[in-house]
Amino acid sequence: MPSTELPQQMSARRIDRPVPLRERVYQAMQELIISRQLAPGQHLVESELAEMLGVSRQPIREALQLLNSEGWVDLRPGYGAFVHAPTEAEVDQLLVVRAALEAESARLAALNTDAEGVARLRKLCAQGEAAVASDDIDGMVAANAELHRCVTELSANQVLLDMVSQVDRRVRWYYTPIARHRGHQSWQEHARLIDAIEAGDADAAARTMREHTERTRQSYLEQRRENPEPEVAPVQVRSRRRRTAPGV
Amino acid sequence: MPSTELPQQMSARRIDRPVPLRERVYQAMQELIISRQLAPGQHLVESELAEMLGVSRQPIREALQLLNSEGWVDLRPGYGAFVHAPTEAEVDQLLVVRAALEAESARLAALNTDAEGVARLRKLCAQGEAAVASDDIDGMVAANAELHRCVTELSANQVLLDMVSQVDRRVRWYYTPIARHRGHQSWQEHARLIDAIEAGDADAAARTMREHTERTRQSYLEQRRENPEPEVAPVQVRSRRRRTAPGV
DNA sequence: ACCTCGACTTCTGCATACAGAATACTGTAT
DNA sequence: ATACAGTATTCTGTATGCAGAAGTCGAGGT
Repeated sequence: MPSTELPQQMSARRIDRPVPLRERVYQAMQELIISRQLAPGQHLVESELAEMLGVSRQPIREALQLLNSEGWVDLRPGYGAFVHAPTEAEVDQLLVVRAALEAESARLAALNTDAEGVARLRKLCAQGEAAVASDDIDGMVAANAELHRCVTELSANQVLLDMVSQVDRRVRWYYTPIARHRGHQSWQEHARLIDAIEAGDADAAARTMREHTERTRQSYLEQRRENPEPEVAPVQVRSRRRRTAPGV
Repeated sequence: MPSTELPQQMSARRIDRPVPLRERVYQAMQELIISRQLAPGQHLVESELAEMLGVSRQPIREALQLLNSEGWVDLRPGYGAFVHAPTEAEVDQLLVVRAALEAESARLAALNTDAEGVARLRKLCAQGEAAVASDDIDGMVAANAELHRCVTELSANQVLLDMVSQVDRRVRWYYTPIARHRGHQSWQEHARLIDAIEAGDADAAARTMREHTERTRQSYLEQRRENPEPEVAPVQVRSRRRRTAPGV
């Protein structure tokens, strides 16, 4: 019996990975922020969060460090953590950055084009069209996110993928509340993008993606003008709010 | 006497800002990593670092969180922190991302062109040329970094600036040990870039910057082929190394 | 009524403590 | 000698403790 041989089903990947509390806290808090249950600007008191999530302050603090470095919360030394409140200018800047990164993704995807990937893209595109046809907003948003992610995956650039994922999550945080989609037109653009990727035409792919994200940005700006501040009732973490944010 | 009026010299900015230990630890460790005193792959033992820097494990852990999220160290749950060891592929991917971000910076800078900024660029360009003429490597590197930073500042996009700064620091970490510069040619490209920005020609600026960073990338790849692994003697943090990195 | 001052409370930042996992060490059998 | 097993040690993850800063509240003076 070959004892040092790796067992047959090595493919079963690390199932017993100990998921640290800080990670779960991080996830939980990010969701609370994205869903607006923790409102922008709100002061996050460590002990309250700890009590709420049933852990000590230590994992809370570590999660806050992460959330801070990714732009979800602001850490003001001596004053604590506050849910980041993006300014209009910042949102716009982020959308510009996203446009650039997504355009690069498209460019690389076109250079790395492969049949299997294109097939996945087409399938997602069809799903999106179907969602539009049946007026399924959630389906549209999901298909859109997946399609964009798929393009970035096809770029075969892990660094880019990580960065785009992060940026996209933030964009969706800003953008979601008014995310009634542009519908059919958007998916036509996607189709053209996929054509360019399939043809291996890097410049066309990059240009198409840039125009696409640029239109999304314009659509955001318009909707923002009509519907300035969506606002959702935040959860009161424990009691009344104390401690005001210090002058910035 | 107008008591509630802000005092005359309000411009004296927050001098008493309490710089948290974690920030200083973060800085210190980043420098140790960049200077290769902490070698890629090395296991970072919290208690050793704590002793070395004269603080408790808490600020160390918080700094490690930050360093992890920015790609300087890898945190393996249950195994601790290890200095990130970039693969060749990853370096290349990062250079690609940098090229895209810098090109976008140039594009925006051209759109926002202003005389004062262009003057600053020209001055830095002259400094770079002077450094080349006098064979001053450090001067060249410094002028180069400052010029690129200045371009990104001119883009008037804070989000982009933050992201590029981070990426650039990492690129420099990977790149520095073999950073004999391309000399005169590089600064000619800079000059053409500035011309494009001054003229407000966004496409030309983006294209020039992309070609420039692309050449830098090629130069990196070449040098890497000649001089595969530079290696610097790492500091032993306390005693002999223990704990091997777990299988990835 | 409003402002000011001072005691009290809350919160952050840092240090320390403790349990369990992971690693290294040591002795024994083959 | 090598392989193995069991023990000792180290290290991480989490919780708790503590000092000082920041914020709150109320009494007294104007």
